[in-house]
Amino acid sequence: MRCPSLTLTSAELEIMNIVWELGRATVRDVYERLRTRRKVAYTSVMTFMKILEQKGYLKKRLADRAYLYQPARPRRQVVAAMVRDFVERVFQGAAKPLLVHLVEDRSLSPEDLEEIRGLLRKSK
Amino acid sequence: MRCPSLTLTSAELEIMNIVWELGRATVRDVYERLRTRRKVAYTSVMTFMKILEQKGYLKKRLADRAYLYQPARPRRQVVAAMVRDFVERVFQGAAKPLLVHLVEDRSLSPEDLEEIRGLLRKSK
DNA sequence: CAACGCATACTAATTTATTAGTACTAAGTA
DNA sequence: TACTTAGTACTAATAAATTAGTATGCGTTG
Repeated sequence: MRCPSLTLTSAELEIMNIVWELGRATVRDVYERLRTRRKVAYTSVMTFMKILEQKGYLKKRLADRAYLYQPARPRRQVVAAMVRDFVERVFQGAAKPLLVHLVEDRSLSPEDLEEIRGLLRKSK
Repeated sequence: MRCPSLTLTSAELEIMNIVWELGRATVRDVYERLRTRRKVAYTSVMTFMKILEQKGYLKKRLADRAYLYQPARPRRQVVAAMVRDFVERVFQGAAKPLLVHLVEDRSLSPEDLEEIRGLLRKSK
């Protein structure tokens, strides 16, 4: 039995990312997508999607013969929560060090940086 | 038996944060710190610190009667890896959306933002 | 209509993470 | 020296995450 954390685990997120991308998807759709990346059983995907439904991340409805799943919350919102969580765990709640990190870590292209500058000007 | 992931789990990170802060610490030091925040057994802390040593995050040496633990890698480096990992999992490797997120999410004070602007100017 | 394919429900194995107990040792102390 | 204290090693219980098997039902098709 699962006494789940409500937050997304890695494996769950992997699946949510696919569903968000597809908009809506059957277990098979997700399974096939996932399969291109790694070995996994159809029923495993099913299990995860059921859990995600229980956790309130997916909604399902019967369409034709199989369930069609849809995100129950926008990606944006869920990701926001994950970022907050991460910042809390890793930086003890201070977002700034993370940002500094990203800026200094040359994980960003010059174009990216330019765009961020624009955003910063606006968010005055 | 543990077949560990080499990356830090939440509980492990919690402890590493303390050790990084203290510079070096015995199990007791960490235990007492942790204890101010939540209930935990001394031996649990010990277990984690041993795991962290096995994973290569801590070094120990015998000092006086107890082991004195020290970070084996700088916080900076480890955090960098965690950020990369997070970006990979959540944003499929694209750092920009995360940054956008942080900027837009008003998790930053005006002073923070100003400082970031400065950084961005430099990292031309 | 029988066989097959595809779907789900239910169950369960395995691994990893988290937490802690117990036994034992050595140092200090009455 | 017997007792307490602080430490470790070894072991183990519990929880959560990950992965998958089996039974079963229902359309579709030969």
